[in-house]
Amino acid sequence: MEVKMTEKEYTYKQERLARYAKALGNPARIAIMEFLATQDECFFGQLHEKLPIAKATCSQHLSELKEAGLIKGEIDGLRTRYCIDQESWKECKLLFEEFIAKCPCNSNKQTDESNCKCSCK
Amino acid sequence: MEVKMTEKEYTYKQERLARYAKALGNPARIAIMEFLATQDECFFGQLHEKLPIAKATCSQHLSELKEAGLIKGEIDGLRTRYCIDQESWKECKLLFEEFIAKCPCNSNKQTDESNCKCSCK
DNA sequence: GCTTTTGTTCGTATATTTGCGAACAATAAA
DNA sequence: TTTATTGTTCGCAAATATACGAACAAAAGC
Repeated sequence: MEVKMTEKEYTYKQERLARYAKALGNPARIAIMEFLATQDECFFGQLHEKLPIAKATCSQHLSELKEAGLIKGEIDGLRTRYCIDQESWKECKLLFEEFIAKCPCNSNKQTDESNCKCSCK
Repeated sequence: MEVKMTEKEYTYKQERLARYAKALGNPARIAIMEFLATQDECFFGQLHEKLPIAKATCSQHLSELKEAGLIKGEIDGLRTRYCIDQESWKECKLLFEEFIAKCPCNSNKQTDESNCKCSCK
């Protein structure tokens, strides 16, 4: 008989958001996402041109983004075309927006911190 | 004489955003942030109670969030009070919002992908 | 003073990440 | 058919991340 020792676990959304955040947790991968977002078409070579890293490393970062679901790649002749994965990107954005909205400290009037529940000085 | 081999570098914002994303790239740290966002006061013990990890690990995650600037901690008698760091959190939100806005694929009408420049199928 | 409570730090183990050059496979071009 | 181009994979090294129990320090309570 198995007894569950604890109910403390992460929610699906927490796991998911953390996964996306992790995938974005490197400047090269941020740069890749930003570049992809501004391009009609994007081949590996163009991407690599923009980044201060070796081909192998670039390819690896692309793999990680792909594994996280944020981008897709397809081979086109000699080259590989990359693009943002719409479905996942939509989910990612949603999760981040929800997360951001959860924090009550949204005041952008800098002098008014009355919304903030935080009691630290 | 030093010669700069390449101008390809990451922008300050890319580095910054990646740093925040990395800090959020773990479900425990997401859970911590979410919990802090809903509490008036939050002591280590309460936080640890909610998480399926050992005290030492919890403390470590808190340190990482602190190092990334996302939270603050202050000792209060026997306990340690934690809270979200307003300034950094504000920057973090802004960077994420900017990043999200950069992607042209914002259509939430699912049938209309006309905004999307992506050419992958 | 001794004991308890609270949380951090230390030491350790294991896994993952980051990076590179070299080797490779697949396609296109000559 | 040989050669060049394009990008991935392999093998490796070094650094970071994740996790835990045990030891520890500081404050509070007895």
